[in-house]
Amino acid sequence: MRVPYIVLDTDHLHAVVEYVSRFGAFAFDTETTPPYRAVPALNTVTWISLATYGMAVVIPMGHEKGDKVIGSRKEPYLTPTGLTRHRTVYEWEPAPPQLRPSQVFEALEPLMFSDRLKICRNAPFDLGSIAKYYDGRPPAKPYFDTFLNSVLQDENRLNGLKHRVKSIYGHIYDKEDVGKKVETHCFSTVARYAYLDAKYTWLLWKRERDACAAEGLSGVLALEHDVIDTVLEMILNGAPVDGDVLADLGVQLDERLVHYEAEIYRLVGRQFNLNSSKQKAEVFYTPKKDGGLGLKPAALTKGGKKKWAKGEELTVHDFSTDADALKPHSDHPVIKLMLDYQRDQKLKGTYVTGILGDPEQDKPCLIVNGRIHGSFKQVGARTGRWSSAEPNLQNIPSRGEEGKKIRAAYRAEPGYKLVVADYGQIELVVLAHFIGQGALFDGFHKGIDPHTMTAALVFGVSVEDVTKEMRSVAKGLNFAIVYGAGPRTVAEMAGVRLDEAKKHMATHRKMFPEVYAYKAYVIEEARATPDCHTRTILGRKRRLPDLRSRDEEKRAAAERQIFNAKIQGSATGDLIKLAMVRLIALLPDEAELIMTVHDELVVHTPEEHVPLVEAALREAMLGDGIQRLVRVPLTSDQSVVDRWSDAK
DNA sequence: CAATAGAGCGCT
DNA sequence: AAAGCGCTCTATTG
Repeated sequence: MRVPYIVLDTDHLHAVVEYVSRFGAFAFDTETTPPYRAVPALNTVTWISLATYGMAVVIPMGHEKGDKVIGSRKEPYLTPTGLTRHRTVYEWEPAPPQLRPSQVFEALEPLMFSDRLKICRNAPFDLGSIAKYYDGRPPAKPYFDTFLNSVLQDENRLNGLKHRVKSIYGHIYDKEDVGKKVETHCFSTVARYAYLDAKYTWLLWKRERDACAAEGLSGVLALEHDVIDTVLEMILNGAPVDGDVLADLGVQLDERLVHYEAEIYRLVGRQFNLNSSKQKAEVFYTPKKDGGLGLKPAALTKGGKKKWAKGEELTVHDFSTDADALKPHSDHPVIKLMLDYQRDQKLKGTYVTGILGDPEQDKPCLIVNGRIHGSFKQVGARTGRWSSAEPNLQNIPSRGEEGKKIRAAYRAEPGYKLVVADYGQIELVVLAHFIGQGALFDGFHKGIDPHTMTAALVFGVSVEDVTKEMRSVAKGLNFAIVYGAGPRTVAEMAGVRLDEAKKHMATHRKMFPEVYAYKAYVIEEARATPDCHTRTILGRKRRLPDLRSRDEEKRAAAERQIFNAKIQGSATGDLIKLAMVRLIALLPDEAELIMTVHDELVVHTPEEHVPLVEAALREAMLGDGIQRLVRVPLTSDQSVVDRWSDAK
């Protein structure tokens, strides 16, 4: 039977293209298969669906599984425990003959490279995935991303297509998560699913395209749409990594881990799982007379705190074994070894095995052709910050001897350099900008480091007489402002006693009254709006209904969050994104933007273009078009390095 | 057996 | 009473 919405031949395909080309906008969606299904640079597109006024179709291009089972057999397999079991394997009829990707993408080229509006949900994924069929060129602008549009309207809800469709139309159309593994589902199921994805993307565009404008969010939406180009740059380029460096480090870490493990077992007198916080707590906190080390617990776990608040009985398992809790006992030989073990285990598991993969654990290697194609999510954080995953390139170690060795594996290819640029104190700059006066503001205008400035006022000395210790306290105090930290955190950070921290915080409040007044103002202003929101420098909204919670703890948390969101969202949400959009326009073709780490940008470039790239970064990050938004001078640090670890 | 929660930890 | 993330490992739950 011919299903009119499934395109299986060239006549139908050309009729579809002809129809779509009558209009100025269309939606499309892709379904992809392994290897690297979730990586646009590497995956294979096996379905593309299109929707426009009065029409939606789906085009399969190599889906194998048909609709009917035509046989079955029993197949033996080994369980992880080494037992042989049998499972039933079904044989499916083949799917109907389909068009080849080359035919489909050739026919779609006039649409994809026209000035028609391309509407997607998660545009970077779809645009990036089909770029490989056009010599690496993503479809041409303009784009509209209904996911960005949804998130900007409400960052607190679930914004996946399924969730929005269910909430708006009451239609639940994907109970099985078909898109997660299309090749395992039968032909008709995927056809229907892919068709509905495009159709609903189209309908949501029609329904909600103007919703952002109604909330004063057009500017941010336009910025986020421009940012799509920068996402495509990063995810398609990938970050160059030397897998051999990681492999060597892995061997070294393994040797040490084996040593720590043996020593700990010997000293404790028995074996236990060193990765289990439950077992560690038993060993460390059980009294000596009962066979434990009898250490005095320093802190509770999150769950332990809850139990304590409810007045429930605590067990050893409610006491934390994290590094902070163990530190006071670091003179104990077992704890000393344990801290080393925990550190190296983290590095090995997350940053060596996690990247190189492990066939035994069925983990893939993330380095392909010398590059890691992570996924960057432009609205990954509710503040508007970027997030990064698979792998997370924003938490590659930077401190410590071993950590630096890991970061050293991220390096320029031969004949190339990394140009690394980061904003100086961007969050405090933004804070001073918003306040528009006071010591911090004046200090920035005089080119004085904000922590030094704070120290001078809090300790009553001149800027020249600020010591390292004073600056460290001041750093903690500034940290406390932006994050809403309390005296305990400040004391911990600055390495001073609790009463001293309290005293310094009181002095800070006296010397920087405008900071506290501003903070209170932001919170009250937000609380007075119907949806309890504040706005960032470019107008992005952060809504925190808990500002009106009767629960004091929740309310206080919301107050910290909303103030932090205004600062964090402006600095590492809005400004870095604007700088990235500006940068893309200025970079020479041969240079590649490969990463952003909140206030830092990393560009990979042929050596001969280094001066050009440095100038482009300066102009993008500090030039008039961005500086005029901020009443405080912006600054940046730039390094030209071979290895990422060498950037200052 | 797979999915989820909790602890813990890497980064800005 | 420390903001925002994502990943790994264990232990528990369905």
